Amino acid sequence: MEKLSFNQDFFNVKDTLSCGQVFRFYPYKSGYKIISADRCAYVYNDGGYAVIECEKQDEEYFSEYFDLTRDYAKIYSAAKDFGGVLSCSAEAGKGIRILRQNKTETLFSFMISQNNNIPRIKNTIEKLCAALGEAKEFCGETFYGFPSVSAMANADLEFYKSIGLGYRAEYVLSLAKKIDAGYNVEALSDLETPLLKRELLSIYGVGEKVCDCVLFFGFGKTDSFPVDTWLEKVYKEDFCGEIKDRKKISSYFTGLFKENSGFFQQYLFHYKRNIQNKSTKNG
DNA sequence: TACCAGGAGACGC
DNA sequence: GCGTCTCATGGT
Repeated sequence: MEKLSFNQDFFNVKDTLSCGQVFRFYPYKSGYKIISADRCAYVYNDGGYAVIECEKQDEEYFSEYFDLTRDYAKIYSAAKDFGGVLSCSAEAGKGIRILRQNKTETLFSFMISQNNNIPRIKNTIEKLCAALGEAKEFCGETFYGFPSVSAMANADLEFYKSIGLGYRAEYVLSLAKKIDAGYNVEALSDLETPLLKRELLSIYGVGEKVCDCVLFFGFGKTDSFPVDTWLEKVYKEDFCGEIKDRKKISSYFTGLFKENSGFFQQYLFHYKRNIQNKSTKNG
């Protein structure tokens, strides 16, 4: 087992995992176990450090996964410069990092996430992996890797309904069959953002919101700004906006935040959902 | 363009 | 318990 330690100023494990960008993580000891594709790591904050424990052969994978080479101090200070709610959000979510996730897994995960709540998304994805993924072991416990596309393509619609996907079942099966038939998601990285966006939008079950999430969390396009119910609230309540079309709200924010759009979106999502939302209800 | 079905667990009351 | 909401999309 390898142990990687980093200064925790810009690496808060809990905030990074709970800002809505990833679904396969579970409380474990004093931190979390996180599963990505078919690998697992134990991550926690301790004594001023963020620590990643993983198998030796996964060290490079998780270093990239946790985006360790990016300068988050720069992003943080850019957010602070905007003042207002963005400044508060950045302060509260200073330790949020954007994970560089597997593109195919991200595409399926966010397709499942649509009009859904996070606890349920986590449950459904877990059932999917337990049923079709490969069993592996980490720290003496079994975990399941994200299923292969062929395993997913060979499952039927009834299976997807049975794990609680609801109407999303058809989208997921359709995508699995498409990829299994030769559609290469990984190869799309070469496309420029506008072309890539148009390509992803052509997938059955992928609309603006899911597309923006996949662009950012899977393909690392930092100039995308996913607008969900929480960001719509931020827009209305904190930016006094009057536009109702989420696509236009997204354009408004990308116009304002440019290359930092995605990062700022995460600060704002985290703040609205995990902090402001709770404090207003407690007094 | 505006509405509505799909769907079920979480959450507030 | 019971109604509302949830990181929406596709179809009409």
